[in-house]
Amino acid sequence: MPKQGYHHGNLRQALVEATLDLIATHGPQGFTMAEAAKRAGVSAAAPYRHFDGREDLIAEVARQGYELFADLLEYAYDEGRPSPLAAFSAVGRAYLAFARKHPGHYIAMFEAGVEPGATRALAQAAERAERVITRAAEALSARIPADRRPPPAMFAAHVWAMSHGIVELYARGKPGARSPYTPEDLLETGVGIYLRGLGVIDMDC
Amino acid sequence: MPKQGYHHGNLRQALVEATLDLIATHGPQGFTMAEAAKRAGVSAAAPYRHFDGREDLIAEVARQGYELFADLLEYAYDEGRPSPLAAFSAVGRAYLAFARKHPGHYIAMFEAGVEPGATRALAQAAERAERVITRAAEALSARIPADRRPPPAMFAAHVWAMSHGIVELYARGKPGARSPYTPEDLLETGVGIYLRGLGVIDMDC
DNA sequence: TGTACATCAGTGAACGCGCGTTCACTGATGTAC
DNA sequence: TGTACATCAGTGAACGCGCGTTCACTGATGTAC
Repeated sequence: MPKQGYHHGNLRQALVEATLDLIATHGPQGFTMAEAAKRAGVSAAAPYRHFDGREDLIAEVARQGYELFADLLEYAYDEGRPSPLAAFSAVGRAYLAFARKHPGHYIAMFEAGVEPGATRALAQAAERAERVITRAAEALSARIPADRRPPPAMFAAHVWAMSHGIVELYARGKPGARSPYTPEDLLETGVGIYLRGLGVIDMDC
Repeated sequence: MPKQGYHHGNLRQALVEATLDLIATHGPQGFTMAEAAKRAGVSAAAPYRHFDGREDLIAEVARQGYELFADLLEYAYDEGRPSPLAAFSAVGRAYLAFARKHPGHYIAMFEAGVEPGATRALAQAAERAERVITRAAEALSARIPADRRPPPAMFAAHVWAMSHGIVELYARGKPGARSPYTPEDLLETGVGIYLRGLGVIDMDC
C-alpha cells in the first residue's frame, strides 16, 4: 500500500487508474490531466514527473489494455484445449467480457485516437492479441479443405470485426438501447452462423 | 448561390458543411464552433443565430447523415430487385461506400457521442436506415424454414455489426494498416460466409 | 412607386473558464563514507 | 551508527491559449400602406 505522506508511493499507476475511470465514465475526451491528478490526490503538476504529457499517459493506458487483453485471450484460448472449436468460442466470450469489464481500457485502445504504432511496446502488445485470435482461427479452419478455406488472417478479421461492431453498437450505454438481444447472444449466434458457413460446424445443429 | 455581402445567404448549411470537413479531417473532437464559423467566413457569434450551440450543430450533422444514409440504402435496396440476395448485397456495398465517401457524416453518427434519441428527427432518420437493413434481411431469410431462421432483427444486427466493425477497424487511416484486405473484400467474403451458414446461398459456390 | 418600420442576420468585443504545461521551489529518500 | 549530500517526487503559482457563449449593436431585407 502506498504511504500517505508527501510522496505518493505509486503515483504512476494511480494516474493510470484514474484515467481508466475517467475515460470509462466520461468518454475519451472527458479525460483531463488536471482531473486525473486530482483523483490521485496530487497537484496538477505532479503527473509530468511520470509522463511526457497527456498523449503519453493515454498511450500507457492503451498499452496496459492490450497487455491485459492479450493475457485474457491467451488464457481463454488455453492452447486450443479442449478442442479447437471450444477454444475459439472461449476466445470470443473473452473478447466481450474484456470489453464489458474493462471499458476504460477498451475505449483507450480503440476509440481514443491512439495509433497502435505509437509506441513499440504498444505495437507489440497489440500484435500479441491479434496473434491469439489468428491462431484460434487457424486451428479451427485446419480441417477445411485447403482450397476452400479463407486465409486465417481474413477469418480472424471477420470475427474481430463482428465482435468489435457488436461492442460498439450494442454493448454501450443502456442494455437494449438498440437491440433486444444481449451482446453475448448476438456474438454467439452470429459467429455460430458464420462457422456453419465455413463448414466448421455441422449444418444440422 | 449565396450573396457575398453582409448576409451570408445560406449560413446554416455552410456551417454544417464546415463541420463535416472538420470532423472528417480532425476527428470528432477536432471540431470547434469558432473554426466552423471561420471556415464559413463569418464571425464566431454568427452560428448562434442558427443553432442552440455546439451539441445542436453536431446533432444536425448526424441527422443529415442518417437521412443520406437511409436514402442511399433504400436506393441500393431498390425494393428487393432484382432478387433478395442481389439487393441485400447492394445494401452491404452501399453501407461501406457511405462510410468511405462521407466520413464526416459517419463519424458524427457513430463516434461523436450523439445519442440517436437526442432529437425526434434524429431518431426517425436512424430508424428509417435500420428498417432498410431489417427489410433486406427479412426478404432474404424468407426462404429459410421458419423454425431455423433467426429473427430478422438479429440477422440485421449481425450484418450491421460486421459492417460497422470493418469500417472502424479496417477502413480508417492508411489502407492496409491493420489488414492486407480491403474493407470491401472483407465485407463481401464475411457476409458471404455468414449467408452460407444461414443456408441462404449454396454451400458449393 | 416611395417611405416607415419591424424583423432578421450579421458584427465585434468581451466574459469566464478550464486546460496543458512550465518553473523555481522544497520536502523526502537513499547512499557513500 | 551518524552525517553530508545527491537525487527524486512532490508543491503552488502562474502562463498563455482557445473555447463556448453572451450582449448590445448595426446593416440588410421585406412588407404594409
